[in-house]
Amino acid sequence: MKLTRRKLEIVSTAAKLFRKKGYNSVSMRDLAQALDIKAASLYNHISSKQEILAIIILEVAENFTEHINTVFPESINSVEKLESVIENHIQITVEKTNALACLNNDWMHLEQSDLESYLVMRNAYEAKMRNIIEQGIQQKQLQDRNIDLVLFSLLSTLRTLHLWYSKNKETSPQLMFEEMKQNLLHGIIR
Amino acid sequence: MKLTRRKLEIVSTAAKLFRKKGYNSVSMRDLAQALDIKAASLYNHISSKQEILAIIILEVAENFTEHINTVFPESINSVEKLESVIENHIQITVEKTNALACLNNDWMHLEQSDLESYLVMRNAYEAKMRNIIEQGIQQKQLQDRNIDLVLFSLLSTLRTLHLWYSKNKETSPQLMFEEMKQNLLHGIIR
DNA sequence: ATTTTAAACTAACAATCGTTAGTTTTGTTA
DNA sequence: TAACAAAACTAACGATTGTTAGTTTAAAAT
Repeated sequence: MKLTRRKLEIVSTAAKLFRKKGYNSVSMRDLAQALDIKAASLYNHISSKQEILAIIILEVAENFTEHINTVFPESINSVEKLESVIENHIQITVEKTNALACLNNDWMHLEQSDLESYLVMRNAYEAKMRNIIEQGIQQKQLQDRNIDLVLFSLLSTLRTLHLWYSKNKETSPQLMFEEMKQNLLHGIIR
Repeated sequence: MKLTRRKLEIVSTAAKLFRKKGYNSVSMRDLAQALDIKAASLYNHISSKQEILAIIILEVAENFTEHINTVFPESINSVEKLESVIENHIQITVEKTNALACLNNDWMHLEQSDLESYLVMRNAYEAKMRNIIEQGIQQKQLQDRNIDLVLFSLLSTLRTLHLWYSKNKETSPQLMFEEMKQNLLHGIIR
C-alpha cells in the first residue's frame, strides 16, 4: 500500500480525531477542518472514509501479527516470550498511540474484507498468546490458572495502556517496560 | 430519578445496542426498531437521546462511587480493600454488563453537567484507589512500585472485564473473583 | 358508558452526513 | 512561457439524523 505524503497526513490526522471521539463521531468535514481544507478536497487523496479507518487499523494489526510470528517459534522460554510481547505492546503504544486507540475502539466499524482480515489477525494473535501461556504452565514457569482469564488479564492491560500513556507522555518506554513486567508477571503484593 | 417500566425497557435496550456499536452509531430509529415501535414514539417516554446515555452511564458510575465510599474508611488493610474493589467490579460486570460497556466506551459523548458529574465521580474514584495503594505500600503490604502504573494495571483489567464476560457468561462470579484476585494481586509467574 | 390517560402512530422539519461533478488555483516540467 | 499534473475549490446530491406537531388507538379510571 503506497501512501503519498499528503495521504499520510490525512490518515494520521484522522487517527488523532478518531481516538478522541470515535470513528462515527468524526465527520469528513471535521477531518477536513483539522487539515485546513474543504471536505471534498479529501477525495483527491482517499477513496472513502472507510479506507482511512482500514489503513489506520490494519497497519497496527499487522505490526502485532509480525511480532508474535517472530517471537512464537523462538527457542526461548515462555516467560521470555511474554516479556517480548509486553515490550512490543509498549513500543506500539508509544509510537502509534492514536492508531492503537482506533484499533481498540473502532475495529467494529470496519466493513467486509477489512473486518474479516482484522478478526483473522486478532484471533491468530490470541491463539498464539494462549499457546505461550499453556506452554508456561506445562513447564511450571507459570501458575496453573484459568488460561483464558490469564490471557485476558494480560491483554486487557496491554491493549489499553495507550490510555495511560497519552496522559503520561514523558514516561520512558524503559520504565514502563520494567514496571509493567513486574505488575503483570509478578503481581503487586509484597 | 423515577423510571417507569417502559422507560426502563428503552434504556436497557439502548444499553445493549450502544455496547455493540457505540452511542453515535445507534440511531433513534435503530433503537425504536429493536423495541418494535416507531422512533417518534420513544419521545413519549424520554426527552432526548442524550438523556438515555446519561441514565445508563451515571447509574453505573454511582454504583462504583457508593462502593468505594463504603470500603474506603473501613478499618481493614489495603489488600482487603483491593479485594473488595475487585469483587465489586466483578459484580457490576456480571449484573450490568451493557451499561458498564457504555460507561467505558461512550462517556465522552455525555454533555455538559452529565459529563461533569461523570468526571468528578471518576476522578474521586481513582483518587481513592490511589490512596489505598499508597497505604498498602507504606504498610509494606504492596511492592514499592510506580503508583500510577499499579493503579492503571488494576483498573484497566477490571474496567474491561465485561469484554471477557460477555463471551463467557456461564462463568461463576466466584471463580472470576478467585482467579482475578490471583492474577491481579499475585501475578502469573510461579 | 364516558372520560381520562398513556402510548402508539403519520408526517414532516432543519441539520448534517458521505460523496460526486465540475472548476479553479497552484506548482512543476518541457 | 506553455503545458501539464496535483490539489485545492464551489455547489450540490440523496440519504440519514434527532426531534416536533398533531392525531389515533388502547387501556384504565370514573
